[in-house]
Amino acid sequence: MGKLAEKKKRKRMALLDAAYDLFTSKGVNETSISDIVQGAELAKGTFYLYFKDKSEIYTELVTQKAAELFSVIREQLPGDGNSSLEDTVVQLVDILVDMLNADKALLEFIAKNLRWGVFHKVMLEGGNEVSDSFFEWYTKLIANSGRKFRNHNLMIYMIVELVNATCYNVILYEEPVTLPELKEELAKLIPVIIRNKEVVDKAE
Amino acid sequence: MGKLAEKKKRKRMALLDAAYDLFTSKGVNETSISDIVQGAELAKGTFYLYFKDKSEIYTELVTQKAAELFSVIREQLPGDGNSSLEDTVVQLVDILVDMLNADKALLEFIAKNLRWGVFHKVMLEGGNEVSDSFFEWYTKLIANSGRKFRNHNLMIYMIVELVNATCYNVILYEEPVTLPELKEELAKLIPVIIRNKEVVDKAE
Amino acid sequence: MGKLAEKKKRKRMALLDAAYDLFTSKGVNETSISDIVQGAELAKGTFYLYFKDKSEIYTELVTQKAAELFSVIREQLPGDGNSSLEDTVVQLVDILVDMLNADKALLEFIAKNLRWGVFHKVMLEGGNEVSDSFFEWYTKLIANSGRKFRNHNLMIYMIVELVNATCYNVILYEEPVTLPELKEELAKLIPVIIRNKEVVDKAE
Amino acid sequence: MGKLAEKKKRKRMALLDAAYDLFTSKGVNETSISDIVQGAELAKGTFYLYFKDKSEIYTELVTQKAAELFSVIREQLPGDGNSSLEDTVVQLVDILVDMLNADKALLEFIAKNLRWGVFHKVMLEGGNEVSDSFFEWYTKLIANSGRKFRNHNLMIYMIVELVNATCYNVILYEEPVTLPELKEELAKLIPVIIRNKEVVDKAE
DNA sequence: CATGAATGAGAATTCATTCAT
DNA sequence: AATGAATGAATTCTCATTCAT
Repeated sequence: MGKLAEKKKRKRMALLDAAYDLFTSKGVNETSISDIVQGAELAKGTFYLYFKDKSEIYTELVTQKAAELFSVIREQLPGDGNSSLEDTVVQLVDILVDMLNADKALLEFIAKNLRWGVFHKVMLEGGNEVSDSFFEWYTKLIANSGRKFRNHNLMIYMIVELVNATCYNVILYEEPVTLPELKEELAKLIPVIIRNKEVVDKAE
Repeated sequence: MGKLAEKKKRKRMALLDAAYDLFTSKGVNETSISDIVQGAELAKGTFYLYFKDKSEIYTELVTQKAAELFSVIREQLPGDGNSSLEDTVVQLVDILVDMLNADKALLEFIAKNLRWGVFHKVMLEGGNEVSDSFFEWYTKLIANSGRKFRNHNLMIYMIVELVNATCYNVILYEEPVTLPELKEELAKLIPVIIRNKEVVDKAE
Repeated sequence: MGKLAEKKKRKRMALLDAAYDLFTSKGVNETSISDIVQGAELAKGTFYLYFKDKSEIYTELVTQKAAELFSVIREQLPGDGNSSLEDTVVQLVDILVDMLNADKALLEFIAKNLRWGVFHKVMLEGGNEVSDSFFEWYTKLIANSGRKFRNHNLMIYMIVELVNATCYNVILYEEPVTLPELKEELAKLIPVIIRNKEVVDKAE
Repeated sequence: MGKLAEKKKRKRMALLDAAYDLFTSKGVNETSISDIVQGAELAKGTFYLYFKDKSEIYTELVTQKAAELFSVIREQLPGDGNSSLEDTVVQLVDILVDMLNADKALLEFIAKNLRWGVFHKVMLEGGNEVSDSFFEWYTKLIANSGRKFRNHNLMIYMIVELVNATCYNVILYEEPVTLPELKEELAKLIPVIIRNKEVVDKAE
């Protein structure tokens, strides 16, 4: 709350913003520290007061952007307990894909970099408020469904990777199909993935 | 057959080999032209006799390695007409995953770069013997099944991206599941993807 | 006045000086940026802090040296209003030729590069103090003569090019005549050029 | 006349032609040996069978082109003995300027490089048929005029340099005057230069 | 004679990082 | 804390020249 602390935060943000703009427009490798500080309208040396090197600001950005994305998605998801687990996940994916379609720079940035390793770290391991609450939300979602699943992680892993991997080309190049076609396909596959993992009571 | 032509081919190969080793061990961006020619034991200028720049040798490598991979897979696939389409594709994926598991450098190289755009270009558009014959093989496979499908491309797209995206972490880090578990999951999902696209006779 | 600003000026000067020495001794094309920074005892990268490339430092040098030259000449010219226009210009040329004779590196540098385009830019278009005052001086000179001329520019153009073109070989190789002989010839021709352009009153 | 000798001559010519095209279009420094042999459709090594290096082919070209130019001019000059020396030289300059105006690549090449040193060498010292006959022609011209001159060389030197120096900018940029205006001016000055050098009999 | 593959020195330029102010 | 001038290693790419075929 101190003026100085706030000033520092603003500079940090300026650096992150400038870096994101440059990373998404020119590419990470083509962006130099010089470019970033210039974009942030700060002096070159100042960069090193906030980040160790380019990879540090990069990692922070991937994490931050992914967290932001899922935070927005959760807000948009209807929280009523009426939908089935399958419907909820399909809806989530629908919102996600629409958001990426609306912000192609974000798609490019996320899709290229959000391998499972990062996703896992951000979303499931927690460590910051956003991801902690995502993890909680996800756990509750499964619990509330009243159903049992083997290997939660594989379930979400397959879904995340499938969505991430398939929407990239479709959104950017409409290749090999259009986005509505892909969504339809995903809406069919996701329930299968979920049901595959369900532990069915023998009594049934 | 000329001695000179053979010498040239050998140098070209030396450059490609050196580049592949470096790309997979240090990463593409961390590899300089100097590194490559040093690895190939050639003079710096010689590189430019064979390739325009790093991106050219890189693209050629991705294409070549992908082509090699699929060429080997087809050889290993039993050609008997007894398996169903689903079984054949599942088998193919099985062999592919095993190969990537056995050659992690190749996995790293392929998985990072074999987005649909490249795959499509190499495998479906043809232009070189390997991909031409893969395309033929794939067309024949569908024809021989005696079944009809909407949107071949979406079918193979989903499968390729799903396999590519999911096996990366599993093979490299055994995360979030082991490879056998992933294979099992894929063996369940792939038939669903295929059947999703099948056009069923109304008579049925 | 700041220490830093002064330091920067000194480095800039060091680069210009080193470049001039090298350009005049080895030739422009044979001089590399490496040579220049080495001569200035600076690091290679420092060059690019002050100049975009070799052509920029080169252009600046031509401009600067030409401006310096004319600045010195004007100081040496007697400012009394007693000489005729012809005498003043002949005197100017005399001083100019003597200066070039005394500094052959300068002659070589100027003569090769001071085509009309550059001369015009430096001396007549202005943009820096030196050239502004030269232009003023030249305008005043004509005005004070009380005479009228068609096409000032052609007049000075012919004189500049004639002097520049003829003194090069004479000074450097004493070919095809000696310098005093050339001066005598110029002293005869210049008044003719001037009178050629004069507008004579019909009343005469 | 041998087939082989002729073949060699043709290759030599191809190199000279290619070099001239490149020198005038891209500039001498920007032209590499590679460019030249490529233009001549010969192998790289072949260049060195005909010329030591770039400067050798360059010098030969300047000489050759200047000789060609003057050879054409002499053909176009009316050989009748009726014109005065002044008129003949003015006419010569007129033809020369028109030729350079018609072939700007030639102007650029000649004007940039034909300092007195080269002109003298080509035109007055002789060494090849063309220049020998130019020298003869020039000597005869003066002899036939029946007049006597001090310092032939200074006379032609002043004229050559004046014309060369002044027509460059005028032809290429119409600056600072148009070509007809320059020609008019030269037609006035040249006779003055000639008469300046004439030795007048006291008896007259 | 002619070729053109190979060489490797050297040129221009960039950039992460340091450090005096 | 912040600045930005300075550094020099590293990179890409060019090119004259050689020499085996």
